[in-house]
Amino acid sequence: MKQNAIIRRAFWKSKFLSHMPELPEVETIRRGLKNIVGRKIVKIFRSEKKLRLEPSLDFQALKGAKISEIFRRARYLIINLSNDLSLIIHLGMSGRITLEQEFKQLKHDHFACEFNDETWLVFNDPRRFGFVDLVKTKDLSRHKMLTKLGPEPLEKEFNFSDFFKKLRSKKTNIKTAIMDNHMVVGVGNIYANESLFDSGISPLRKTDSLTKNEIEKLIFSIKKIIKAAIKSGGSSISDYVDSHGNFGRFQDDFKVYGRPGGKCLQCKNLIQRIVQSGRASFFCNQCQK
DNA sequence: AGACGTACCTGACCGC
DNA sequence: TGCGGTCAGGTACGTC
Repeated sequence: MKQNAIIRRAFWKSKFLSHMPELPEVETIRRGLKNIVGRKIVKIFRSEKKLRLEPSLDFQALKGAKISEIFRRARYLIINLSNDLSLIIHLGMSGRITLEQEFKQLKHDHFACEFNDETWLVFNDPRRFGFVDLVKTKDLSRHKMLTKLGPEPLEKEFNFSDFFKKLRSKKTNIKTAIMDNHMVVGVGNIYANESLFDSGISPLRKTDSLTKNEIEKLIFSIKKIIKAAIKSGGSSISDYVDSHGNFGRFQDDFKVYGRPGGKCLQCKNLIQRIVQSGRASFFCNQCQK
């Protein structure tokens, strides 16, 4: 139906557009895609535009394969198939995955596959920082994007003793450090800023200057913020598919991100904006020391 | 070897 | 109204 495409367009023009696909977003999509397990792929679409990675294997190998499992590692969505192949999808900066009743190609649709129940999975990415790769499942762990990843923020591998060791061996600032995938995965610019505010730590602090107490607080804040974001982003994709139009709403909870010159919600001091490693940092220099 | 800067890309927004 | 410039950021990679 044409209406589906119109809804899809309206969805992206909403303020949800400013919500980057960080870990909570990808987790939300994974949950929203759970019910495609068992469906069989019958048709494949690929645009001629280059994405960040060229697929390792020909997408035609997807034909006839059944979806057997979907999981997430960092910001990578991994779909295992019945024929020992795996799809790896990364949304980059602007990627979207939707389920459609019909595939009517929109601008920036770069990959799509039809299932045996005539529904479509569509990957749309205006800026093409994302990618869709197809590899043998046994080669997954050797995939160059997956080999050097640090711990998942919500798993027990992201803990005080390991994080403490990594921070002590670094010479950079804490903001840049927590955005580094080797330290912990899935903490992008938004959550890095919000986590530092929540833990009262200035983004300017050198990693080896943090006290044990501050490191404990920071770990707690990162877990807390990401959990909260997953909770409030949980409606975006599945509700969209049902055409209910509920969008992720974690952006309403930003305390410092994107609020330069605004008043700190705790002390009324003005929020600062600086640039670190080429990325904007937002913080309150009263509340964050 | 680690730290930093830059390229990739399009759309939104701003000032003239 | 349009047009050019700037900004947004995840990740790999080049450079020092």
